[in-house]
This record gives sequence, structure tokens and C-alpha cells, in this order.
Amino acid sequence: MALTTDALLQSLSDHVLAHGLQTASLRPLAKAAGTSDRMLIYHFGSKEALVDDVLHYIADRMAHDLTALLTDQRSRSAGALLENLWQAAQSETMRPTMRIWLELVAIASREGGAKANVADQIVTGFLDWTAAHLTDPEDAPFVLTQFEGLLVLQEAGHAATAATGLKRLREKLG
Amino acid sequence: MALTTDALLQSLSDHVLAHGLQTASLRPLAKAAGTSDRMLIYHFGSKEALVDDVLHYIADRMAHDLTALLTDQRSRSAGALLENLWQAAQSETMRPTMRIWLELVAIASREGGAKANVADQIVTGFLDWTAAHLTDPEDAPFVLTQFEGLLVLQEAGHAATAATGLKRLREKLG
DNA sequence: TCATATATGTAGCACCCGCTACACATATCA
DNA sequence: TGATATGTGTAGCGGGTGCTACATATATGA
Repeated sequence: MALTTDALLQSLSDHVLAHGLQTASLRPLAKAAGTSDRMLIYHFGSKEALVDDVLHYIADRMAHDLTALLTDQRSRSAGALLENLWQAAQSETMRPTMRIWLELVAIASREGGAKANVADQIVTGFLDWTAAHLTDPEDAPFVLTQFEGLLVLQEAGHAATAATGLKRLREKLG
Repeated sequence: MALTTDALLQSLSDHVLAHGLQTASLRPLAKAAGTSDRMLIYHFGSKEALVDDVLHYIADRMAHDLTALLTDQRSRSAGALLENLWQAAQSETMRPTMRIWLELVAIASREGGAKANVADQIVTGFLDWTAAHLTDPEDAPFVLTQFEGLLVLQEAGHAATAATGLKRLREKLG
């Protein structure tokens, strides 16, 4: 019985999330997926195509996780939604995804190409999701800006600075 | 006449800024610096030490550029300082540095070690610089959060979303 | 049943990786 | 002057890279 492409992508994305995007190479990826480099090329055509597929898979899972984050339909203020998002981003299950996200942004802005498309799609999807949960949908870019800023500071080892920044924002918004 | 370590670091950091941190390898680095891989190991001891030195060099230059950004002593509101920073971050001379910064954060949060120290130092230095130019220094974490958020959106190909986020913030602050 | 399509193992190619051994030049200092 | 320190070219080691050639097993469909 052949491994389905989806089962393959599951293992591959786990490996990428744990070990990074640019440092992933075929033989370790194959080992993690229980197959051979030979088979990965057979299935995906090239390493670049494989990585792009993995990125899409991770992005889809991220979107799915976001959906699961807020199951109720209630609209929220920008501040309230940001709290929900920020709490989620601090969970250890989501942080590997956030790290890959930052790595992807760095690559996308330098290289463009398919990576830039994925990055663009992720932001657009995130923007739509955010707007759908806001009392004022036009606050979505604002919420996203806050979220990404907090994220960078946290991953740079300054979670406390992020927390202060958020507290300060709350005070300013009154 | 031997190349000074500083001249070496200049060329090496230029190459890293143009081609990325994780994808840098000795032979291309040596070529960019007009020397040989043999000599790079001789000077820096190992590739890892070289990359860490390059990162410190880039961080120092970033700090220097920040100093040059605001030559007057006048204190600013959070909003005004953010405008100054944000304008600088959009210049094509600064964007390569910003890309490396995001790449560094992604690596630092996954691997820890020396990279995490550099990332920490950069944020701390940036925080101090920001506080020094603010009427209310305690706004520094807030300004940093905004800046990093705008940066991620811009480098993800959503400069317009960033602009809207910033506009929205201005409106909210009144 | 038999040809074709799909799937997979084995071996290996050409190249790149960080790094080192060795020889040798030049510079510094006793 | 001679020993020692510093710098540099050449060659190469062991191993990892993406990818391919070839043989072959199994499944599918005429």
C-alpha cells in the first residue's frame, strides 16, 4: 500500500516545522516520512516543488487552526480579538508554525517567486478571517499589524517587551 | 598587505545581506570578500564564528544607521517617532537588513544559542534608542511592537495592509 | 493473458560542504 | 642572523546535496 500524498505531507511538514525550511534536505525529509529521497522526487518532481507543497499544507493547517480558535459567531472588538490571537500564538503547538512563518517572510521578500505567493496568500487569508470576526471589519489590518509585531518580539526572546507593548496599547485605546 | 578583519566583515556582511544568512557558504563568501575559504577559517576559526561575527557587524551598522536617522535631540511622541522609523524601514538601503533581521528571529527562536543572544541584544538596543527619543520613554515597547508588525506585513508583500494598519492606529489614537 | 502504467529499491553521478594537512613565504623580534 | 610567529596557496578528505539510470515488482485494464 502506497503512502498517500497527504500522509506524506503530514510527516514532511512536521519535520519542516521542527527543523526549519531552508535547512531541510531530501534524505532527512525522506527518513522522517518513512520513505526514500528517490520516492520524494518521484512524488513531487523536485525538492522545490516539495517544499512549496509543504508550505501550502502548513498554511492550510494554520487556516484550519484559526477557524477552530473561535467557534462562536460573535463579533469582537479589535482589542478582544487581538487577545484571543495573541494567546493562541503563545501556545507551544502554534509557535513552530509562527517560526516558519517568519522564515518564509524573510525568504519571500528576498527571492519573490512561489514563496512570495504563499506569503501573500497567508496574509490575505488571515486578513479575511480577522475581518470576519470583527465588529468593524476595517480594523483587520490594524489587528494584524499588532499581532505580527507582538510575534516578532516574542520570537526574538522579548516576550516581556511584547506584553508591555500590548498593555500600553490597551491603555492608549482606553 | 593583509585584508583587515573589518574590511573582510564589510564584504561578508554585504554578501549575507544580499543572499541570506542560512544559505551562506564559505566558498561564495570567500569569493565575495576577495579571499579563499581557507583564509576565512584562518581568520574566524569556523563558519559558525564567522556568521556570528557578521551578525554582530550588521547589528552594529543597524544601530549606527539608527543614530544617523535622528540627529536632533528633540523628543517625540510615539506616533511621530513611529513615522520616522517606518519611513526608514521602507528605504531600499535598509530593507536587506530588515530581511536578515526576520531570518535571524526565526532561527534564534528555534535554535537558541548565540543567535538568540544577538537577537536579544538587537531588540534591547533598539528599545533603548527608541526610549531615548520619546517624550514618554515607557512608550518604547509600544513603538517597537508597531514597527515590527508593519515590517512583517511589508516584507510579506502587503505594504498596503501595513499602511492601512498604521492609518487605523493613528485614527484610534486620535 | 498480456501489455501498459504505477510504484519502488539499488547504485551512483557530479557537485558542493566545512574543514584540514602540508608546504612555503614573509614579517617580527631576540 | 636566526628562531619564531603570522599569513597564504594548493590539494584534498569525508560526507552531504539534488537528482537520475536502471532494473524490477505489482497493479490495472484491454
